[in-house]
Amino acid sequence: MLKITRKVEYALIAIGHLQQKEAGQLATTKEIAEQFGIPQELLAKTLQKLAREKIIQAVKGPAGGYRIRKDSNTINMTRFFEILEGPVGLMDCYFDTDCIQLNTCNIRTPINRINDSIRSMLDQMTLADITN
Amino acid sequence: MLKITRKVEYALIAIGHLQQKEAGQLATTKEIAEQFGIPQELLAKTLQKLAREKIIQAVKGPAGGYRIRKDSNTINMTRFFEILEGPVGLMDCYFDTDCIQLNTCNIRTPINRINDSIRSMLDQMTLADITN
DNA sequence: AATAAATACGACTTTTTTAGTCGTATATAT
DNA sequence: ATATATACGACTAAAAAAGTCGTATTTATT
Repeated sequence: MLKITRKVEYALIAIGHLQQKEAGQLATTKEIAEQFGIPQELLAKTLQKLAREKIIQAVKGPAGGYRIRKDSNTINMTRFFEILEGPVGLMDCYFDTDCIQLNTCNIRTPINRINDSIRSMLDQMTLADITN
Repeated sequence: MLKITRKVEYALIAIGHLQQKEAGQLATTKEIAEQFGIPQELLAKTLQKLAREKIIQAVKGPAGGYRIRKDSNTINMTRFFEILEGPVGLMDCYFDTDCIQLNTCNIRTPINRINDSIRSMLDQMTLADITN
């Protein structure tokens, strides 16, 4: 309950690793996958998604890899999670309003209060905070 | 991501319904299931779990059902969630320490910070807050 | 120009988790 | 007795997550 997925976990590990590097240095998915014992293919797809969203920067070709962007402190965790997993919310009706219940539903309000709390907490954390 | 399960959702709906009742009045699973359009069997099992943990009180036999306990304001949401779904944590290693990584893992600390925040937030909310 | 090493990306399969169902037992008011 | 409720475990179905594979593209190096 309230778990993050492996994709997110792997992404965070990778980010942590990239942050350790000297400024501008690259790391390959192979390197990260081996070092942390995670499936390379899966990690690759995840990093590709992050690159598409400009969270990290990809360099193709041999001697390529990924590097962290300097502005990683401007990326909040809600955004980060949502890139990888879609909407962050305890129930879908926080976003979708096409639930048949809605009227009868007696827990929307309290659930959304919890939601708001979690989201505003994640909003206040940035990727940069992931460095230990 | 960060979703609650149906079981929890149904349980909350049921609790909300029970809270609406006059003090001491019972509601049956049938009544709740029909009113909110949720599968009766599943709801039943969920309520049984809550009854076992003394979150609600069960009355057997015809004219039986469940009623809310008067001390529902002493039950915090972490406890409630954990009764239904087990440990509340973003990753299992918050509880299990038998992860092979652990040493190499570079995200435990930050993840656990988020965890602590979420848990302490849930700790401060009680079941009674679920009434709108 | 050829090669090798890296990212890019979609389709597919497997595994795990969640959701839901069913059968049977037990309690109890009428 | 009977009917109606909870109790509970075993089972099945559906959905989501995790992982794999094939192929394309880019580019440094030789």
